[in-house]
Amino acid sequence: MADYERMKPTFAKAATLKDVASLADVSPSTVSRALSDPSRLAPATLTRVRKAAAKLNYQPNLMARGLKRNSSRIIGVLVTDIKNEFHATLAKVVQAAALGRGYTAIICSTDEDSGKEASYLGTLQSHQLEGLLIVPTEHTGRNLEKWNVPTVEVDRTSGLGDAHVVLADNVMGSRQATEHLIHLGHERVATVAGRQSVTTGQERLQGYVEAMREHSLSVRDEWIVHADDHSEAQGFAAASKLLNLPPNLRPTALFCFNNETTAGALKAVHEAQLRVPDDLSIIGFDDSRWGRLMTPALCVVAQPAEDLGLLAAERLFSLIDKPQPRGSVVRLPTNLIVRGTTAPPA
Amino acid sequence: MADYERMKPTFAKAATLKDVASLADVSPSTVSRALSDPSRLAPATLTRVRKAAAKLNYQPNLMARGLKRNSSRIIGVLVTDIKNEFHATLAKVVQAAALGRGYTAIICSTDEDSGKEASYLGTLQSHQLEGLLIVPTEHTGRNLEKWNVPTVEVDRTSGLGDAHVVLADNVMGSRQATEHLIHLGHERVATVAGRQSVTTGQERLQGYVEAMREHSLSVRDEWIVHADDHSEAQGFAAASKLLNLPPNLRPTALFCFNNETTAGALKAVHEAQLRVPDDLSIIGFDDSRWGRLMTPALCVVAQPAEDLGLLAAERLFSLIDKPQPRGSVVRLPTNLIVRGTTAPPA
DNA sequence: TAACGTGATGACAACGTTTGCAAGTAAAGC
DNA sequence: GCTTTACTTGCAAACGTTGTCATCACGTTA
Repeated sequence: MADYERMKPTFAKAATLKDVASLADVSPSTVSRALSDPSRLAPATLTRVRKAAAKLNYQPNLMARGLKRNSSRIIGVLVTDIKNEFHATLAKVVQAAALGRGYTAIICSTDEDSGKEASYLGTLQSHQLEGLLIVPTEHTGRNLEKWNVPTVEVDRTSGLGDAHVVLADNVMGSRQATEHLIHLGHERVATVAGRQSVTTGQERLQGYVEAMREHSLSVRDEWIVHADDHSEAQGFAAASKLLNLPPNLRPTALFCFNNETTAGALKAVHEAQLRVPDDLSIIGFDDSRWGRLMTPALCVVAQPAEDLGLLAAERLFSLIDKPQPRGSVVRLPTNLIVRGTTAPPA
Repeated sequence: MADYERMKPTFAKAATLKDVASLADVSPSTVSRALSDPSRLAPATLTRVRKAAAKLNYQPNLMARGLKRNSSRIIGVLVTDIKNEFHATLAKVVQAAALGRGYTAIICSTDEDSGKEASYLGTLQSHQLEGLLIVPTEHTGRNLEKWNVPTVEVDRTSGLGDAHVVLADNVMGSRQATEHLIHLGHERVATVAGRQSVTTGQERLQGYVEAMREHSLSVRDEWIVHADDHSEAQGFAAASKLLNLPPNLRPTALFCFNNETTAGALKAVHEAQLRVPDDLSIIGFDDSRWGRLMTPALCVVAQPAEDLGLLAAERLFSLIDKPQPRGSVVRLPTNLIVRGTTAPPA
């Protein structure tokens, strides 16, 4: 039994290559090779090294390796709000994909705040990130100018010409939603729209307007209420405003452009003691657990969140392997899920 | 105008200390000092260095710095599922707290899988993490044995003797819930309990039992149904079992020990065509959006998720600054939120 | 004027890896 | 038996920082 087999490891400090080397009685280079290219070692040496490494619970120091190899194996994931189920799903599948490829994702929530975004980008840059997956905010274009790192935009576009983006077909989605309401017989359909400086905001409003026009329904300004920070609070405010319109203008159906504002709108409806869908039909954007479980279950336009994340991650890693000067756009179809919150007007 | 002021930066490769140094015509050491201890520089030199750094958009290389200083400024955050609102909240407040202190959090979802947990711990160790914030799984104790890094456990305990833990007062929470039902007049109160190998499971069952005993109500085995994977599906199964008891044994009230099982139980009640709360009163654990939005709104025991995260982060950073050999326990009170799903028995 | 701080800066050696290069050994070919 | 070849290993120089130490040019004081 070799000496080291009796030593009790303390792990007070992480073991280094050198420790493993002296334990296995080889040079550090050999240990390094044992990890990166085992075939180059004599079998006997290899097992000796492996044993020593296991004994010491050796884990390579990624900072040292990264420094030498000039590659951090870190990607950044900037979503707007990890508490939003859609973004949590994105983050989760991306983290899983990253870890599967030997990368680690650093996940941050920008809260739609370009200043925070800029500061997080700085931090990520300091970590020498190799790739960035981002749900852009209003000024992402400006924020990204300073750095050049393979980037994939998800859910929205920053507007940068040569960007790689993975999106849902927002126009189609909101058309589906609006048309579903129209087919049910609604004529006074309102929408809670998002920030128009952000592509999801624009496109989802566009789909609504197109559908209304196509069915020769008037699109009244009163029926388009903006929730500029995309929050539940503003969804609440927007819906309250709509419910306070004079009876002849009051909408019988409402399309909310994201899940936060939908939640806010529902709250407003409850507080006004109105029933869904009897007094007001509601469709949201983005499927969610709470939407599925509430009563009646929420009718939504679902985005394929997992697929969006997966595709974006794939694209990002292929970009890291082989940078592409020209941008690309992938659009995934949305899916209207009819549940209990829509019905013909009273 | 100095030469470098005309140079167009390409950012093809991130600027290093050396680049800044040669641009500012000083030594790398001086640039380093400009960043870490500006007071030691002659004012003129300082501005020159700062200008050069800004020009090159210099960001310190954290891998190199970490290697030298032997501190990564990285903490690990292991939650069981980032898609769960409670865990997303934890992750978000912790990431914010970390970034505020110059640390970066790496967030992973273990999905209650001790194997995944072990593998993520290995990755984090490779990143030389300085602290770990974890929602333990069944075998976390075993997984943590191998490494020694300042650790704070949140929401549950691994059972490790000298652990630092930040918890909600689960016993109190389930007592509150059970007593609320008892005070309404219920005598046949059942519970959907969790995995008994996990502290939340144990404690929430304990509170129920204590409350029942204290009010001299019999605790029947039939009324304690376990949902070992804490899932919606098992909540459904558990509740179905309860509803199929003979009429004289059938509970008039139900306390579910978490989010997911509550959702499952509600589904079972709906399918059995029973009305809540008329035929069955229901209380859940953990507040959630869907609970707030469903009709009638769900009565719950709420945990202070943000405070738990904040406190845990604070404790972790103080542990990093000054390791404490002895463990500690912080328990935050829970909050019973009475809404529409409870009423006196029929 | 000599001795002595003091303040500003540079040289240099690390931190834990990786990797080209050289060197050593053993097996194969002549 | 001597050269060639293949295989295995070690040496040493980086990667971008930081911090210790030394150096140098000043004033200041005796």
